[in-house]
Amino acid sequence: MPELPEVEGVVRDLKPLVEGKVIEHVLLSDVVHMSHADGKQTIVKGTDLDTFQLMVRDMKITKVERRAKYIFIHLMKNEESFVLVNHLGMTGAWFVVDDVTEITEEKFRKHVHAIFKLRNGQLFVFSDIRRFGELRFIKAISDHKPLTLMAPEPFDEDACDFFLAQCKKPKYEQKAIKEVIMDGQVISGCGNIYATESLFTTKIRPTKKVKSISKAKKIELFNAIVDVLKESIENGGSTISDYRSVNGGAGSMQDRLKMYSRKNCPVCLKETTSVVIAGRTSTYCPNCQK
DNA sequence: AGCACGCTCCGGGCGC
DNA sequence: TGCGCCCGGAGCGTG
Repeated sequence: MPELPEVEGVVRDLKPLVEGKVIEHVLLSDVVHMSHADGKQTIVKGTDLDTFQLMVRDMKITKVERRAKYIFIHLMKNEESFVLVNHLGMTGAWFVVDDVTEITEEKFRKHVHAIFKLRNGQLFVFSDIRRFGELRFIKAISDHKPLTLMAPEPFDEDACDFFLAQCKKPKYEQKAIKEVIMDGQVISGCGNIYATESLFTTKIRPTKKVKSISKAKKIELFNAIVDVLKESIENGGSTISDYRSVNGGAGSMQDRLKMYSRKNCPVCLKETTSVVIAGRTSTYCPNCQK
């Protein structure tokens, strides 16, 4: 499950491999073609496949950038700029190879859905086992509304104040804190893993209502989120189930997680509890988190 | 208009 | 071995 740190790792790996390269053309899998023929928008969103394939042709990749859990692949042709927006979904992964057979893990190799042939001969490959990922070709970020509604980057100066302001809105203050910190319009890039961790380190029960948490405690929580995201970036992200960095690379943050998918609390050793909040499994220590 | 809710996309992995 | 069910980011349609 790639969250901000994992996406950051992918972007750091991709930059030296694809920035400055030119896309000759893109090939899409039979599955993508069949799904689109069936009226679905599997992986390629917002345009039909012909348009997508036509538009990326001969585009130069000028810059690869992370924003929240999105990867923005900035493109340029004839002095005109565009953005290829990518989301890894649950199981998306990028590979830069000379041949698809270099993708050694079968489950990624057999779910290759987009192959961008680069002018240097290499293949820039998007694989996605569950097809929750996204490739969206747009002129500018402002052309896709959800992207304009995202909270600031958590490392930005104004991010904490933005979080506090959002918490005061009626629609958020009645909700469980965990649901709110995982909302991309409140904090960017915090998913289940890092929400679970930060709530544990600040001893807040994930079900606690936003309005019943003091401002000081909210700031403490925000800082804990920033800290755990940074720690994870430094450790290459958490490699859990289907997350891979570029070319199948792994991180080691999963070994440092204190609460996520734990059966016992590492502090008091009591059994942890799991509840479902907004459809997501939320693990906490009933003894340490109040 | 703005919000809440449910649905959808899917295959791997698990329990039985 | 095989079947059925569960899981989950995020956008979107509905009420």
